[in-house]
Amino acid sequence: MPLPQDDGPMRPTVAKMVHQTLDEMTPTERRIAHILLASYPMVGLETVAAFAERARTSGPSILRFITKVGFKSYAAFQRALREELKERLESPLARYDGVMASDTPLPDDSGRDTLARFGDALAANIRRAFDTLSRDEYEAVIALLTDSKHALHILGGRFSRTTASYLHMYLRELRPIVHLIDGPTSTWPDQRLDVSKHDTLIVYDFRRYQPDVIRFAEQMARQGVTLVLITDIWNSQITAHAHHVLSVPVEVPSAFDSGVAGLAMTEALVAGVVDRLGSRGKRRIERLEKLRTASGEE
Amino acid sequence: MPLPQDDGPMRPTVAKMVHQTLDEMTPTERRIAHILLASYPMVGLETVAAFAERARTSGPSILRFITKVGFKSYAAFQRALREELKERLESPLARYDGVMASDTPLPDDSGRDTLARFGDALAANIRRAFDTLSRDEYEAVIALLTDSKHALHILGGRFSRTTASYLHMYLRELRPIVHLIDGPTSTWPDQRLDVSKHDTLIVYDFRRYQPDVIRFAEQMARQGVTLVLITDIWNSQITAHAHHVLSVPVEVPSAFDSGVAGLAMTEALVAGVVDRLGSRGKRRIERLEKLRTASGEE
DNA sequence: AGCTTTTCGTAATGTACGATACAGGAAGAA
DNA sequence: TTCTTCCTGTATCGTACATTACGAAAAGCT
Repeated sequence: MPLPQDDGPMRPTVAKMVHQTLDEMTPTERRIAHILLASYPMVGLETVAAFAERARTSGPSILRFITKVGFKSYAAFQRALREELKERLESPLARYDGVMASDTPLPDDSGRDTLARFGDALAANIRRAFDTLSRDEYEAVIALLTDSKHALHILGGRFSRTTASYLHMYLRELRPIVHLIDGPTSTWPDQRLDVSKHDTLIVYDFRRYQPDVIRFAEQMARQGVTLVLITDIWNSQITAHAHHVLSVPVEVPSAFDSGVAGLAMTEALVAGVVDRLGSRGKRRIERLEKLRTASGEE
Repeated sequence: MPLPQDDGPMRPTVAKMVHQTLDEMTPTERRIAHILLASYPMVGLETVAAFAERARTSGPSILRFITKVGFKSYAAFQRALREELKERLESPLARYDGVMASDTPLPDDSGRDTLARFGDALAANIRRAFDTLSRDEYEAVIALLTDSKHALHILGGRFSRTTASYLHMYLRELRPIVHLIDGPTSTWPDQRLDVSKHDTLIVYDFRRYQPDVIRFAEQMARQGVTLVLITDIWNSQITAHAHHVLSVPVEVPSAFDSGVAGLAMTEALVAGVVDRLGSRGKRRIERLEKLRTASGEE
């Protein structure tokens, strides 16, 4: 069981290593370096042959280049590139200092405490959620949410109900006919009466997918309702019936799954709705404000 | 000179292809999918053997997975991933072209779409929340939460109630006597009867600090209750009476404040409680599981 | 020019890797 | 139970790949 290799404290980026070796290189090696840095680091992840072709040179020249830069093998070189890439994908701030040959060190997690790591995991989850989210899918869901002609129903499981409720409260501010399906399961059949076939149902279904939630969603789907599913990457069975799926990571160093990315996605949806509604939504909110202060509530 | 092969107009992302195939997959394949998506797309760039090991499975299973997703070979799969990655890396740098020659000192986000920026803001909020959190304060709150001798009460505002409810549900799994103060404000005085002076009250109070929440918290504090406040950095008036304050950033590029960091902090608390309780908490959860399956519920 | 040194590609080699065939075994049906 | 089907890992194979050896060509030096 190989532990994730620790390449010692703070190795320099490959780009930097290349820069430092640059003046003791032969002409073709210089060309290779240039090709690598220009498409950094993609070409380095391909095979030696492909790399060579792009640099209009031969395999051995690539290998000599690699060893001169300081790697024991081409495999080691690729491993280093992947490591780098991984960090860069996870921390948007350190995005390009590799190529810039800047000396800002990459964040090094090893010294941080569990709390900080927990935070990092959450941040990474959010990042990943938005990275893997298809923009088309997102836009399509926003379109459904802003369509005030048809009713909107929201359903959540035991824990995800809180997130469902969150979405419900915000959407209620922004548009008419938003309905949260809540209360004990036994009352759900009644609530089904209010759902017509042109409506949309947003379902939150996360690990420990609840049979009652699944059943309800499937029945709705059969009834012709448009189904939007927000789930973890394991994906509930509902995926099969859903018209749109937004999946988010839930894993954190903890006994329980995290709902943070799910909430993040939910807020992104709300933000998207606000955006799309424009002044129309704004006016609605203002009207609501007035009503609230008038009634002296809160 | 081989042209860069064009795989037709706008092929879907690998992630999406995986999602679409997900429901016709076997358990092992699902696990593979999960591993891939969780570290997206880094494991996919490694060798089949490395990928297999990370997914605790065998090489052939990886290959079956790859073909089921829709790739002719592992090489084709990797090529697709690289293409994707390339686009993702290039888009924020479009204006950045002559990287080395450019004199712009720092890369910024202006090239990315609003969704990505939104995600960045959320991730940054979480990081800041944990960076500025005092470890002592955190530990002290955990101590209060794990103290099962005294009752615990949880209170939230209009929106933060969902987070309060989230905390409530998890803590209920982990310890006895946890009580969520909910329902309309008018019923709160009644619920106050259940609160004794050695209890702890967790209050969520965010911008648009609600008078009723503030009033309730203050009364409790006068009654001798230990007060824990979770709030945004602007801090509610309750700060004055609180024994412990955990503040989190709420700002995002959107019309509304974000509750994500608040939820993150909440989950960190739950994780801390689990940690502190150790096997004791574990046993309690197992007992609960049994009860639940026994009663046939969900 | 002729000799030496450096540079670089061709060709050969060994191996690590992806691919495949197959069988043990679990899960489900009859 | 027994039979069937579907999973999934082990063992094997063939090949594409990184790597090495070698020699031709270029560059540098006297």
